[in-house]
Amino acid sequence: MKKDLERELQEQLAKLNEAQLAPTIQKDGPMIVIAGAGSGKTRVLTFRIAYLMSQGIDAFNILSLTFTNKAAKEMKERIATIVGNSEAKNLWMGTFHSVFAKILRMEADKLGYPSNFTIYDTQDSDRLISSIIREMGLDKDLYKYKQVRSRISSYKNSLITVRAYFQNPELKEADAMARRPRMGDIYKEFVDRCFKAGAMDFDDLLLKTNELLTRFPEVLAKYQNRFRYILVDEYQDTNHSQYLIVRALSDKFQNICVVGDDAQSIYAFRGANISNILNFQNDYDDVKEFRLEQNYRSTKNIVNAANSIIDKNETKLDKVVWTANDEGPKIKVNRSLTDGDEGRYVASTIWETKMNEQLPNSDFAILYRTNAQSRSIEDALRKRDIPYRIYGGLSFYQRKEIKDVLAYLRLIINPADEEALKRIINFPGRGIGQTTVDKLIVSANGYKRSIFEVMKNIDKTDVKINAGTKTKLKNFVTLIETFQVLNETADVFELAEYVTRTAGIITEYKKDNTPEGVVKIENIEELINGMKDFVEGQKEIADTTGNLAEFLEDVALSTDMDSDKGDADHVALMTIHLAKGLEFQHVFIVGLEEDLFPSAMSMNTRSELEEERRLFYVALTRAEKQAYLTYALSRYRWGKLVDSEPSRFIEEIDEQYLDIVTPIEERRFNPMLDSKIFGDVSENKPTSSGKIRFKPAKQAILKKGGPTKSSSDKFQVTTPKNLKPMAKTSNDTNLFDSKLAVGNIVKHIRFGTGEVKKIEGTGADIKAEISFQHGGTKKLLLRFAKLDVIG
DNA sequence: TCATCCTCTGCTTGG
DNA sequence: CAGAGGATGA
Repeated sequence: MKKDLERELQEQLAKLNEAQLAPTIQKDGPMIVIAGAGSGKTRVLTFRIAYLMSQGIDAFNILSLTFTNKAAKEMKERIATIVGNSEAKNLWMGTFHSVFAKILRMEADKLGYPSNFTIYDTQDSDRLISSIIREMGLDKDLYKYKQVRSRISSYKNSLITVRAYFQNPELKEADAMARRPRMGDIYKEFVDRCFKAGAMDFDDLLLKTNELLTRFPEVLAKYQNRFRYILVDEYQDTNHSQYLIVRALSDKFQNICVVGDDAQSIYAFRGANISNILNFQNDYDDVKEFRLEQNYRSTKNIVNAANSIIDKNETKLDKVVWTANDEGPKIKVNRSLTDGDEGRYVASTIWETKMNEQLPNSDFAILYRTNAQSRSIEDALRKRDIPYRIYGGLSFYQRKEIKDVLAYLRLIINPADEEALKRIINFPGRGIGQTTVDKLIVSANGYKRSIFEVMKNIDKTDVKINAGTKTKLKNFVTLIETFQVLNETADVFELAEYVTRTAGIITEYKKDNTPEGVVKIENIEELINGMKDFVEGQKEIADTTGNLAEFLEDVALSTDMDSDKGDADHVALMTIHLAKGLEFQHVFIVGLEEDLFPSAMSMNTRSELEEERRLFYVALTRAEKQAYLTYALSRYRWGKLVDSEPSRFIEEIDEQYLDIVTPIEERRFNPMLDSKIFGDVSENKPTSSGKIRFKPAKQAILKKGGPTKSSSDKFQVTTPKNLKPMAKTSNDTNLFDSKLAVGNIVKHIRFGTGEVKKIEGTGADIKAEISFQHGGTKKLLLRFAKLDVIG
């Protein structure tokens, strides 16, 4: 057995290059691996764990912290192929949040928490904070719940407890200066209420772990002895709270291996501290440092272009990422007129590339800065029947109907869970309104009990509620108690099925015959089916019981990336943040516009801008073979069409790696329309006042447009004077009519010849329905369609 | 006191 | 555009 392991491992290790092998077989002591993008750090981590096990280290003594649960699962599977399934199973692997949530459940009583504590998601926290602000009678315009939440979050991530807060005059001062003098009081109330509700938010999972390890030396010793070897992936994205946990746990044996890339640190907004990786050497004695600088993923063009961007950052470690791969094609830069046009460019490029190179959909990814950008891309992909999947965004478990069902389940195992209770006490409607709930909250706070307890003992309290409402409350309590009894014997699946039927959730949604209502019922069914899978999955794993608490924890900590339904071949759509660690042959980075990427909210300081730049670096280095950068000259934001300028990041790339594609759409334009649009953008009017620009990026980019006439030329030559002032509002219908009429025979660059059947819409939205000889009838926006009238 | 309709405000990024 | 909160009617 042992022999096999060694032979297998030797075979695998032989595949590593020298730089990768060194850290892989560095068994003891503190070490850091600075791993450039695509340099094979996952392999190093995976094989290092296998190596440790081959050296006789018990899997139980290895803790590996990854960035997503999916990454953990994949690594575990890979290790299992080397060391065998039964051994690999004992490894502690997962995200900080999921690993320490499990530990906290085991040790919860020490901190005064129930072991089946609830994990509040962001929405729960937001609602609780809003509710506290309202209860305290504070001005909700001054105390915006999201700002308050992020402030509290940053306290927690810096280990500033409520007590520490009040002991620190500077913090109080800072909040008072920000015209939020009651910040500390809100913080205190929030923490108290969470505690009373038996709930932890995401930050608490780390904060409470720290509390556990500091307050209880015997607990610390236990886990120090347990986790003799600790590996941390994506170390550049750890925050202070995580940093302290790692330090504490590794303090005794100092067998700590951190892997990361400072150039890919993109989570400062949630407290990640890039100095954790920059200063690792100072934290331990005798740190061995390794560097992986050879990129195996991308072409020379991509690697070099990425380097040329990251060079612009001041804060970074010296590191030269290089590749022996082919030169590869240049990065294509495409300008579109609108976001819709951008989507069509992406979709048609994918379509053509797929055809020409016979590639599966999964070779393509479309990355964007914000989730809201997915819509225009989706529309275009759908029109071309390109299968896609959106990662992130509103995840399944965040849908209202799902959260409602989950709230019932949460309340069953933890009746103190205030947010779950408020969610469902009147859903489906049972005549218990806001006023009643408010009274209950006041009373619960007064008695220092949970709302549910107050409801249970409503007759013994002094709550002023009329008899009718009291009966309704009692009925609700009885309902939940019935479920609790059932939970003793039934599994999650049976329970959920019973609850959704008995509580009237299904009936409630059945009333709603709209398509949305039908979808909601389908979602609930999917949830319940998922529970069945969960129950069966858990039965196979001996050490877990498949109970409700575990299911809810899985749900609370699962991300969209974890639940890859595997199967279908699709194009991936996601934010750049989610794309970290992934790779694709063809990568489209869309929406490269000032104020969008870099985000308008992240360019006020140098460090914010540097993080945006690192984000761009991450995006670009996802591409193996071909990268595309796209931007639009105008885009719908907040339902309004807004002008935009090309992102400074395009300009920052050394031009030799770029292939500036001037879209055919623009060259072939009806000259009148063409001038109209270019007239609009080439006017150098300030898009948003007072914004500091490094350079007038637009000018340079347009010039790069190459041999086609510059936009201002076109403007000069062809624009009738009277069109200029109208450029913004485009109500000028006849502008388009003059060129095209029903019955015209037209030629489309891709669809071929066809006859115009109908013209509809006004202004810039004029569409023509054209029946093509091959390829059926299509509706095309005249603004974009490449049509030549031939008859 | 509840439900509904309507207006208002805010879109980074995520575990 | 969409969710939350306020005003209004039952």
